[in-house]
Amino acid sequence: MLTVQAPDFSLQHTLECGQAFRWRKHPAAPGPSGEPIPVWYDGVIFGCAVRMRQEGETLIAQTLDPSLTAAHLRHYFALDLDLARVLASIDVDAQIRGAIAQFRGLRVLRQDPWECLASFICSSYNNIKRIEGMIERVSQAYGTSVSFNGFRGCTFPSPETLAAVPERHLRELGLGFRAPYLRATARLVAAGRLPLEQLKTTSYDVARASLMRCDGVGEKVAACVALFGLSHYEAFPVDLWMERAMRYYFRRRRVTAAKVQEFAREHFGAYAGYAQQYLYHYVRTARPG
DNA sequence: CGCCAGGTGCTGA
DNA sequence: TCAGCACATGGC
Repeated sequence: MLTVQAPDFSLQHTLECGQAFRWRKHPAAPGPSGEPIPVWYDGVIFGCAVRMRQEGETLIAQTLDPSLTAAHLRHYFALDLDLARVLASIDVDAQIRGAIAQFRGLRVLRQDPWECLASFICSSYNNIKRIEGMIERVSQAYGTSVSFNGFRGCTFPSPETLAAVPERHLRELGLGFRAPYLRATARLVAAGRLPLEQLKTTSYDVARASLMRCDGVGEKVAACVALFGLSHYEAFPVDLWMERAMRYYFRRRRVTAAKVQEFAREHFGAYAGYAQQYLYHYVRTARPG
């Protein structure tokens, strides 16, 4: 069992805000003799099956895999980040203030870039429930089995593995028109033509432009991968929900995606991506005024 | 049943 | 540059 100090952190908001698709929640429930069983989440990170829960300011991970360390968890959940300072920097208007008040402790994850890229290719013109199912089926079909106490999960398959999968097979897993996109991108990455790790240290503009060379990756998916997989915190993904949130700032003016990105960077600053994720979760769940 | 979904690529003005 | 359209599928 691993424990990590996690001040200013909400496991629930972090895992349920729609940035990751592979965590399975077990709701809190009364146990056999009426004692409360807390909520936990099963997932697969760094190739390890893991069961996560939070007790106060402590994050607790259970795993059978000794290769998973507290340092891995601190990195994945971005616990090294001074969240108070980040939130103070983006707390610049009434709407974002409402979102922060509601979801304080939400942190932008540092997901595996390849899994993140593949996942968000699957996300286009789709809903979260079905995206989760698609990623899960791809993992079960082509990943490696890992488990913890009755939780049987699978790693997400490597680009090399997916590059060799016929498009037809991906369609049979329900990927629809995204099947050829995922396959083509897997081939690009497997061939070393898209150095995802390197894009963590380039400028956001370089990362964004590189990602958009992939089939099925446009402005929005590139921003998601840059934010959730490459820690480019200025990235500001705009989907249908965010377009609604943006009406708060643009009212009736017609705006392009580039204009929104420019506005967000100027309005919220270097951590605009954090503002995006708080607002996204807010408009989807809290129904702001 | 019809509408919707963390969009993208292509086409034609 | 930019509106208009097709694209697969299942959740609700």
